[in-house]
Amino acid sequence: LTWPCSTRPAMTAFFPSVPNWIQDAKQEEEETAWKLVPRPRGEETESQGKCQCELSEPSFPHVDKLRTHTLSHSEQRPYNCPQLHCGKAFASKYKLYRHMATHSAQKPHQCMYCEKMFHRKDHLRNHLQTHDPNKEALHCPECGKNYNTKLGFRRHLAMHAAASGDLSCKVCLQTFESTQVLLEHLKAHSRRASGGAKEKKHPCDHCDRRFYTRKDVRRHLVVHTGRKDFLCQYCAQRFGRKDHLTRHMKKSHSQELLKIKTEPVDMLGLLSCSSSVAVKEELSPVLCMASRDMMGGKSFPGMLPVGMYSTHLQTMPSSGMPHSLVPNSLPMGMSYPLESSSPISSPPQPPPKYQLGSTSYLPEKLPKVEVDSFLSDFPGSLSLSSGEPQSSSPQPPALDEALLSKSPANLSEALCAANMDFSHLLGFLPLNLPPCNPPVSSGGLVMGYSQGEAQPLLTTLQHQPQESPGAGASLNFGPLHSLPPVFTSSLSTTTLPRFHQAFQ
DNA sequence: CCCTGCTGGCACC
DNA sequence: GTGCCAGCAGGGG
Repeated sequence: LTWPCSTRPAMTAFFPSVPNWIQDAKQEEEETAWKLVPRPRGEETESQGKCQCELSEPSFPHVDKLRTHTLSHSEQRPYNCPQLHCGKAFASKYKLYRHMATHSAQKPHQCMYCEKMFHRKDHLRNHLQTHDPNKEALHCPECGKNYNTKLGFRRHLAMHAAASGDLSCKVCLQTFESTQVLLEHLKAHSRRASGGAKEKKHPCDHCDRRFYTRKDVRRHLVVHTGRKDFLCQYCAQRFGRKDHLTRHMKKSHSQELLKIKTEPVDMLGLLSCSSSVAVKEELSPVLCMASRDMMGGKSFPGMLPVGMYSTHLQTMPSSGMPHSLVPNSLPMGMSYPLESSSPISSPPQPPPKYQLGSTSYLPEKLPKVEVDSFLSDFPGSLSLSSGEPQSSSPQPPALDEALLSKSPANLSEALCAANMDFSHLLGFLPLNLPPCNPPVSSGGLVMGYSQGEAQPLLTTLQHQPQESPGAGASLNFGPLHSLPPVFTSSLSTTTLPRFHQAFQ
């Protein structure tokens, strides 16, 4: 093996001008024709010879390899990643280069069976196994059971060994005093939890429950935070977890999904992410851009991070002039996968039924709780003040004023200027209104800025003070179950999209 | 190549 | 809501 082809292009893509020290290292690598495998003995030069490590047994055919090996005995990691805020360091140049590829979006190794791409050839090789219909099932000769993973297979064999009286664990080689104890021990191996022991040693900070893994704790956390970041755009149900939304979509909206699936290919492109909404603060537009990849190329139709609002802009019928909210008004450095050059040229789009921001459904005023619940999660806690004083620190008037006078597009720019990701909020704003008719200045939506700590959503949802909307005052829709008369009366439930019925 | 942490999907309660 | 699993991705040797 010579230089891994996966690393170099990725590195140069990421570092257009490679730092000098890296250039030097590269050159050095090239000059020494650095190999990952030992050369045939006859080809060894005097500089390689047999290099013996003073601390351990192995000898090395090449002085470079000895150097790398020696570093493994120390904590020395002289090869630092130059990527800002990365701070990782490695004992070998190869490891550094390999690591640096992870900073690059370029993945040179593409799967021939699907669109997935990988930084590394070995990862592609692993991935290819998932396409193999005759996937080498690890077959237990003793009981005939098949296993997909080596680890699972090894664990299984260990159980057989233990059952047959062997008192040593075939997984970790530990020896036990009895088969009983060994079998108990093997149960611990049957879990891949960190630490390996089958015990719930990860406590929840908010209750007495304990979980096997930290992941389980994190996943459990939504029970306490009440965050339901995954919205179904067909019925506005909210879920705390993506898999619950997926389950819901499959169960309740299979028809809609079918429609999407049977659309022409370009349609699929436009709706590749689909028609429901994940409101996650972690979901920056950048992530959204990469979402297809993140989801393993299996983006579920019906799940759309709100940041993808450009897609909505293309698909929604526009009652006015095309809004000025275009990718160049998006947060710095963000670009969206606009797959159609012109929104107008888009073919008529069927689903999703309830496009966020569509003027055909949106009430003049936004339900406060909805927007507020999103805003409350932002750093800086930008929230709808609705005219009532916030319990937290007063809003900086300047920003408030500025926001009040903004059209939605300008508003988005202002928000972006504040270096915040409001893509999910913007998905709810009537952004396709003509710029000359900014809804936010009508007194309905008042953007306030609170410097206080972000309020947990649970608090926002449960303790939102109920206020009747006074004349000229901003609307406060309160909790989800209440809706001001103007909303319920002007829109009958038959015409009210289910999205908004959810607020009732 | 291997190990391991993480993520997401699914089955089950 | 949780347990379990497959697959992905980063790092070690």
